[in-house]
This record gives sequence, C-alpha cells and structure tokens, in this order.
Amino acid sequence: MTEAVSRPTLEAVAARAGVSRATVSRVVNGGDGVRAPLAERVRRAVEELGYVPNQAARSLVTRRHDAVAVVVAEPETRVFADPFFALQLRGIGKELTAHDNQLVLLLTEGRADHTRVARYLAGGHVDGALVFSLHLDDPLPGLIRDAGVPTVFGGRPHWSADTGAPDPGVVYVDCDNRGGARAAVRHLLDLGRRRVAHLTGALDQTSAVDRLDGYRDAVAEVPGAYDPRLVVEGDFTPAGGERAMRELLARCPDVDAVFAANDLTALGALRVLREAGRRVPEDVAVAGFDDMAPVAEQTDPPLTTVRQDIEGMGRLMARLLLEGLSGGRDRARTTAGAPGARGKGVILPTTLIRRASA
Amino acid sequence: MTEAVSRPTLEAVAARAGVSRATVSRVVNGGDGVRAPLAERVRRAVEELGYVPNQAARSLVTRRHDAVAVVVAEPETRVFADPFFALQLRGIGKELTAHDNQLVLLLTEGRADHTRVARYLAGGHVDGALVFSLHLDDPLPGLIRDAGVPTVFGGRPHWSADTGAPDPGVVYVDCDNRGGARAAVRHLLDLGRRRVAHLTGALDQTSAVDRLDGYRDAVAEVPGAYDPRLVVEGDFTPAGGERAMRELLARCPDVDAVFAANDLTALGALRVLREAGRRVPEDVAVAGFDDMAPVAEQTDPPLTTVRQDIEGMGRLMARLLLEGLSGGRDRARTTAGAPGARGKGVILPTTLIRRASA
DNA sequence: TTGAAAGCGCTAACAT
DNA sequence: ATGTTAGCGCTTTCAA
Repeated sequence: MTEAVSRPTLEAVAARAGVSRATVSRVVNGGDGVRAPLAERVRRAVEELGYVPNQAARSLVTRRHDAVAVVVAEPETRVFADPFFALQLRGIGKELTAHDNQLVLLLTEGRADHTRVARYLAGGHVDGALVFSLHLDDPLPGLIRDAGVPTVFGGRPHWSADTGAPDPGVVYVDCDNRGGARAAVRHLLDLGRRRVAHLTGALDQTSAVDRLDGYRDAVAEVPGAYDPRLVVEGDFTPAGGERAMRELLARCPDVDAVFAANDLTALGALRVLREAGRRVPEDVAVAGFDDMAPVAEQTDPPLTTVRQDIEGMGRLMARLLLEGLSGGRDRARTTAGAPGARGKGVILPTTLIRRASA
Repeated sequence: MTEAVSRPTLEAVAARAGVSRATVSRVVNGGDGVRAPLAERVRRAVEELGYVPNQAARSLVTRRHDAVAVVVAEPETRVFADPFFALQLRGIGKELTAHDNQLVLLLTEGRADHTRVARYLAGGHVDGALVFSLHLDDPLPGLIRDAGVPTVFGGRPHWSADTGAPDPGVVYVDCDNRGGARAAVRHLLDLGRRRVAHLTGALDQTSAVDRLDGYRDAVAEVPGAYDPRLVVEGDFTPAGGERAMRELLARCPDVDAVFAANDLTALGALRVLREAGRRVPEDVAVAGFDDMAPVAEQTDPPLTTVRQDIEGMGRLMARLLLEGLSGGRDRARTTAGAPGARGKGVILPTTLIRRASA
C-alpha cells in the first residue's frame, strides 16, 4: 500500500519563497492583491514543494467544505440495480464537479445508519445534503433537520407544503408525477381502451401515490372507466410488476390496457403478458413511466412511457443546493423562477413518449 | 432550504458541565479515565447543548478523517449501468460502515477530473483511497501515488508486480480471471466442442487480457483447438457482445461454443445467436463470466458462467485499506495470509456455475 | 501591497 | 483523575 507522506505546509512555502504565510495564502486563493513578481515566486515555491492546502485547516476557519452529501435511504442493492439513481447521481456529480464540490455518498440501510448519517451531517463534514427516496415512516428528514444542514430533497417529501405538514420551508425537486400519469392513462383511453389498469409503485413513496392520483384523474374523466379492482399494488421492481400483473389477470381477465408505475414494473408486466399469451399492444396496451433508456427501448415491444429528465433532476437539485449555500439572495429567485415552481418545490415537466407498446 | 446553525463548541460544553475542555474531550472520545459522575455531568451537558464535535478541528490534530475515497475512473454512465460496480460499492460501503468510515465517491470522466481527484486526495480529505477500473493509459495511478495516499486497487493494475513494472508495492484485489477463464473454456472443450471462440472484453483492462490468456491456456491443451480467428474483440457491454458475435458468425460460421468475457457480452451474443437461428446450447454452447444475478439467471437459456464474489472483493479491498491505515503490523500478515496471495495482490478464487447454456 | 498576530475547535502531552 | 497548555495549518483582521 502506498504510504502517506507528510506534506509541506503553508509555512514551508512561505519560508522558501521568503514571504509571509499571509502572502502565500493570498496567492493560493486567487492571488489578488499580490504583486506579480512576488506571486510568481510563491507559485514557484508551491510547485517545487508540491504544496497542497490542508483542507481540514482551511475548513476550520472558513467553515466551508466544498463537499455535499448525497443521502440515499434505500437498501444499497436496489440503489444501484436501479438506473434511476444512477442517472440522478450522474446529474448531481456533474453539477457538483462543475462547481468544484465533492460528492460524499451516504448509503443507509437501517436504523443504525440513520443516526450515523445524522451524526455525520451534524459533524460539519459537508456544506449541504441532497436526500433521496424517502418513505412514509422515514425518520431521516427529522434527523436531518436537527442536524441543521441545508438540504434539498429528491422527490416530494411526505411532509412537504402540499400536504400541509410540519415543514413548509422544505426545498425539493420532483417531476410532474400526477400530470405524467394522467397523460399516459389518457393516451390509453384515447386508444379506445376501456379496461385500463394500474400497477402501482411502492405506495409509501409519494411518487407512487401521485402517479396513482394521476391515473384516477384520467379514468374519472371517462364514465365507467373506474374500477378499483383494476388497481394492483406493485413496488417499482420487475418482480413486483410480475406479481401485480399475475394478480391483475386473475382478477380482471378482460383488462385491455395497463399503466405501470415505472418502466421496471412494465417490464415485469410484459413478461407475464407474454407468458399468458396476450399480445402487446393488440390485446393489452402497456405504458410505463420514467423512460429509462436501457429498459424502455429494449423491451419487446419497445415501451410507450412517460419521460422525465432524471439526470436533469439531479443537476437541478445540486444547483439549488449550491445556490442556497452561496448566500440567500439567489435562492428565492431561482426556486420561484424555475419551471413549475410551487412553493419551495420545483416540479419538472414530463413528456409522453410513444413507442410500440401502446 | 434548512439553514445552517452555529453549533456549540467543546468549550461551551466544558463551561456548562463545570469541567475543562480536556475532560469533555475524553468523555466524548470514549470516556476512559474519567470518573463516572463527572462523565455523567458532561454527557448531560453534551445532550442539553446538542453538541457535536467539529470534525475539521479534530482532523486537523489527529490527521484522521475516518473517510475513504472511492475513485471510479469510468464514464459515469457505465459505472452505474453496470451491476458490477454496484456490487463492489455495496461491499465497500458495508465494510466501511462497519468501521465507522465514510465513503467519498469520486467519479472521473476526463483529464480535468483526474487532476481534480488528485488534488482532492492530496488535500488530505480522506485517509485512503480505493481505486477502480484502470485502463492502460490511465494517468490516475501516477497522480495518486504522488498524492501520497494509501491506496488499494480493484483489479490488477497494469504496472503491478506481475508485469514487472514500476511499482511493485501496489496492493490490489482481483479475482482469478485467468484461472476462471481456463475453467470455463475447458468445460466447453469437455463438452466435445472443438470450435470454441472467445469474445474478449476491453483489452485495455487487465481483466480482459487475463481472461484471454486463460482462454489461450485452455485451447492450447487441445490439439487443433487454437485458431486466432475465433478470438473477437468486445468491450464488456451487451452492444459490444452483439457486434463481436456478428463478426464471429461471419468469420467462422462453424463455431460451436463461445466463451464471452463477461455476462453482459454473453447477453449480446445470445441475442445475435437467436436472431441467426442458432440454438443454445445445441448448436452453440455459451459461457460467460461474473455471474451477475440479474443477468446470468435471467438469460434465455440461463447462462453457464464463472462466478466471482464481487461484493466480497469490495469488502476485502476496504478491509485491506483500513487494516493498512491502522498501522503496518497487521497489513503484511493479512495480505500474505489471504487466499491466493501473491506479492501484494490478493487473488480471489472463482467457481464455474453450470446452467443451461453450456 | 505585505506582514504580524489572533484565533477556528479540537487533541494530547504534560502537570498537578 | 483532572486541568493547563501548546499547537494542528490555515485565513483574516489589523498595522505597517
């Protein structure tokens, strides 16, 4: 293993360049107010010594870390099996990198992890946090609030302004789950289908609830289209989709369209429909949600689905957080000016992508 | 956005408890050598004030951060699309969490990112680094060495001891790529196949080179089995597998077995074989490498493949790093005592998993 | 424009 | 067993 070596300090650079520590500090941090030749001498000394500032020392006085925590409250397995997180992380990573911030990934699996994460955030390691995938009973938001770290949430939290719950000051980014779902279901209805089912996501997450609401909005518009038996609970996974689809076929063999809560669920549904000998879209039209490239384009037939800009969501979350960190003035403007802003939540638009499955 | 608040210091706790800072520090860090009632008073003060230690200040003096960087030198997209990394990350996360260390994820996409990462590591943010997926021309290892941070590599680096290159002190963890490949190819040969092809991985990675070597070992054992035209270059992706398989069929229509460099490549190959009307395994037997559950078990037919303990690799990497960090005495023993140790590299065993495809 | 000096909050000798 | 004290390496007034 490569060994750690002791690094030169500001002091050493100052000595070598024959100047004071203050001057070196100035040069290292942008160099304004230092005469060119002096600055040059300092830079040479830095170079020769291979000086790199000690961030702990710097943070101690500046109280900045240029690091942001990303908290993912999911069993780790799913986090990475699911391209959704991958894409969001990617967006976040890009935005943070562009602003010279580091990404500290905090994975939580159980209760013990929650307190660990809370301690970490409270410990002042990071300037802010991006938090994902909260479930109904999740204690994390409360812990995070207590930790007193600026935070932006990914996905509408259960206690956001819209539900009239405790903390209306919460900032979050989400896509228009309800509107997207409505569009998908309307599309199925426009196709002339009348037995349009919905395989839900995990209903302890707001995205699943909102999509279900969108489904209800749409079927309510067509007399006779609403039938509670057509709604089966899934969990956003292919396996859950299979289970739900099987149950649906047993319950309502006359189903002629399925709106799945996400593409993975649709994937499972497609498998079961094929097994059952139902043709897609002739016998049963199928629509998904997310438009995750590796999934939606590869299914057989390719999936009609609701596209959301997942990577963009990640970027936006990071941007909002960084803007909030760099002083309050920009924040309000940004949040309010963003598309679909509503309170402190930013709702991104969705688009229906028509492919062969519906 | 939740606002940051100014936190109480050790000093404040000391004042409140009526003791010195040193005593508070002792209590906070385990509390040995402090009489029970006093310790209790301190704990109460900590509680009442909601005191959380400032890590920057602590790190400044202890020179420990209890954080480890994970550097993934891949386009971010692939990193997360590929369950391989997901599993390794998971193993790493578990091990780090178990030892109260944080995971700082550093994603690199281009040259600019390399220097950024180097600066970060040199900046003393973390106690060590876990580095993945190096390519032949990767400047990262050099930069990391210069950064002087203890490092464990995932996968044999190009310049490891085995190739007689510059830095023989390098610690890495890998699976027995060559032996695993050999076993898979021998299995195909034992099946009576004589036109056994190999779809390679990205040959700028040692794992691909080693698997190719294993393939060559095995075919060399059977007179007449070696034919250079049976080796086609892929890139570890399904798309690459499709391309390679198509080329292979064009080049050698008489192929009767395929050893794919990984399961994703095999997936692509299976698709092309199906399109081409070749039955698997009757006409062409197919074997993969990795045994990634979501892939190998779901293919049609299920894939015969070489299993490696990916999550275990991640855990081991983290363990080796942490052991190295906590003083040199344990390290030599561990590295030498680990299974398949060879120099400073630890090679984990592989197992052939027989399913229907071969 | 440059330097001197005072901390940031904590740990770890060293005293007591 | 507890307190005193001297920094860790840096930024940032304040003076010069």
